[in-house]
Amino acid sequence: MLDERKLKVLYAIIDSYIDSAEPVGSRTISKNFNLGVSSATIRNEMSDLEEQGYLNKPYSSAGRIPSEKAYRLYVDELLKSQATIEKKSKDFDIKNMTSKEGYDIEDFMQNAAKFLSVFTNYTSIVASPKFQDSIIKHIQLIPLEGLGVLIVIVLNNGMVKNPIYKSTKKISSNDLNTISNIISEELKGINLEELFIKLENGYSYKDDKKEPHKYKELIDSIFPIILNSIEDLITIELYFEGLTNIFNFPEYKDIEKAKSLMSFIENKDLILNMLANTSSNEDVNIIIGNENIYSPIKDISIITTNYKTGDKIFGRVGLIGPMRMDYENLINTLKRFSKDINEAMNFLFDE
Amino acid sequence: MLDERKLKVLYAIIDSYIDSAEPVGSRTISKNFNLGVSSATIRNEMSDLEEQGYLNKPYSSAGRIPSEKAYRLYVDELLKSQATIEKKSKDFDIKNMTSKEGYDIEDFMQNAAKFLSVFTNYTSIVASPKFQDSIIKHIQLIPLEGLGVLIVIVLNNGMVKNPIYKSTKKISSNDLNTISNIISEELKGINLEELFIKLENGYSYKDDKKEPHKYKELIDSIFPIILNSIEDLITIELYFEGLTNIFNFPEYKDIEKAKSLMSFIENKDLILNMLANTSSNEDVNIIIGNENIYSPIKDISIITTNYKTGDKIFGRVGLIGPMRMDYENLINTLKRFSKDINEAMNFLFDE
DNA sequence: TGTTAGCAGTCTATCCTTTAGAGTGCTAAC
DNA sequence: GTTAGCACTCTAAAGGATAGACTGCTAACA
Repeated sequence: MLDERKLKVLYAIIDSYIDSAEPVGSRTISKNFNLGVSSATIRNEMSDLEEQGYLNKPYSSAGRIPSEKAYRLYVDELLKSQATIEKKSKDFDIKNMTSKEGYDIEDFMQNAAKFLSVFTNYTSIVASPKFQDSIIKHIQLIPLEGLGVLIVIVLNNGMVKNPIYKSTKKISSNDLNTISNIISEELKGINLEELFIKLENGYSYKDDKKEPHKYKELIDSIFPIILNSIEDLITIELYFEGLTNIFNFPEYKDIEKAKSLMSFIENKDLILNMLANTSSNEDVNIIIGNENIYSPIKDISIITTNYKTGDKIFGRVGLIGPMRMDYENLINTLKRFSKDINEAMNFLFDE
Repeated sequence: MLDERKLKVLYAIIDSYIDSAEPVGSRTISKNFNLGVSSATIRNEMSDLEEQGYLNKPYSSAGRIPSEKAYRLYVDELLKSQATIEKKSKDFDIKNMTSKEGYDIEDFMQNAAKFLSVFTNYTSIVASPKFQDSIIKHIQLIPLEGLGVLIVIVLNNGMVKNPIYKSTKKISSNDLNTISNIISEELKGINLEELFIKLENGYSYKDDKKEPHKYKELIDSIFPIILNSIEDLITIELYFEGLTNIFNFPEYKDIEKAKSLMSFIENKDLILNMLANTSSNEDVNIIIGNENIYSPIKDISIITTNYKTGDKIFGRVGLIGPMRMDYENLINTLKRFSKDINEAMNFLFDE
């Protein structure tokens, strides 16, 4: 589709633009890249590339800016070339940076995101793991000092929730144990998504015996609390680190642009939507500009990778920035990061 | 110190400036506030006020801007007048907005902060509760599917931590129960701060019997994990909500100023320091500008209130913004908020 | 036919100048 | 003690001129 020279010109423009954030002129290319042709020739090529939708001009006598289409071509090329992975990535050690025994997955990932943002100077995002396929392994009620009862909900992957139930009268330790066992038996083994639907539909406890069960009322009033916790667990949360890095990009030196990007980032639903609408099978996934997706903000890209424990529960972690991202570096960094993070998670959280 | 008319002029200027963010001139005051004197008289008063350090001029022919000293006077006056509390505060219902049964304190406070930031259009900050006075009520080891062991650490106030211990060989449920009891007994009743010191100094388990205890090694390897969790619990964390609200203030329309404020806010240690260096006994506490405190940023104020469960564990929640804060409104809002939040917390978390 | 030098034309960003307006401080009168 | 009025100060905004970074085109060249 594009002959080799056109590709070289295009990539040169993209590299320049990623570096400088300024529209790139034909002379810049002929001086800085050794293409063996004059600026006039490059001008002609650029004109063709513009016609084919790979380049844009902010105004008639300005240099060219790569289009979404150009970045897509460029990025796909980068993703294809396996060689990149070893090429540029500096060394880092996720395990040392982030893992202190005793963290839960979310703490761990938040630290990893912090690390990623400091390391790359971009803003990092983490979508919390989705636990909808997990199952409850154990439920334990523990008496607090007053009327409170601590409900410990343990998932098969070690994730835990600890809601508190406020009882109306003191319940004995023994009773709580019995109830723990009953509830555990009732809810064990069902995956959270199904369990959520079940409880949401007002599921209530029915004992075998055809007479009123002495704990039934209590158990039924604990179910909604467990429902809340499950809702938490199957709801994806989004965290950010390094928001101020946004200000490092010249495209956001205009306060209005910075503001709208920040608002966009704070609007977690939109970003979750963008992430959800993208195939997540790849090693590293890149959303460029408004590709396929409605977003109130143009000109941003998101590059993500998956993290998982075992191979079921996973979330996503990545970086957000202007469309003019340093894709080459970030792809390498994220590939490396992805490998390290999954090793660390398997070590820390999987069984 | 200041006669009544001077005070009136000063407050008029402060009110104007809080409202407009523009230097205030004598004519503005004489037109908008019914002081019964001409602008020339006000000019004279303003000149005096400047001499006494209550007002500043950005340049010779501009209007006046209130100084730190002026805000302090104004704010102290507001804090003294009890009447303010009922005057302006709109209605809100923290309990409905934030409490879903099953939240833990930190989730709850994060929601409360979100609410506060949306309600006021300022950026809210929450310092997590300090648990150094809490004691461990119960420790329970729960087996996971593989070699993992979930450690449930329950504090007397219902706060829970759930670190995971990766064991080298499978431990039976019964053994875990025995160990749970031993560890519980060992650590129960000591407040976290002391416990932290104890464990940090390499405390290890010594059984009464003068022979090697069969669980000693295991227990000693679990202590450091508990230590990590305790460290988490006595470390104060800081959260923010509504960062983009910063952009609503005209003083931060300059990108450099916005950037430096954001960096400052992201630098949690500095803010924690500011909060720590302030007496926190008052209902509502206000730090104006650089009062008493080193900070790389001038011209910001922080207004906070305490939250607590029972009367021991507490953290702080508040709002951060330009020195030109809407103190009157915010004081009212925070007083009200403080009342509501503590009621809600007592209901949800205290026993 | 593809490449190149060179030049006219385009558009912006920047710098300088001018101007309007907001505000002070002083003076003289009440 | 208060006030009107005026000269003076300073900024922020608007307008105008200029430099410079490009492109696109044409004509010459290999």
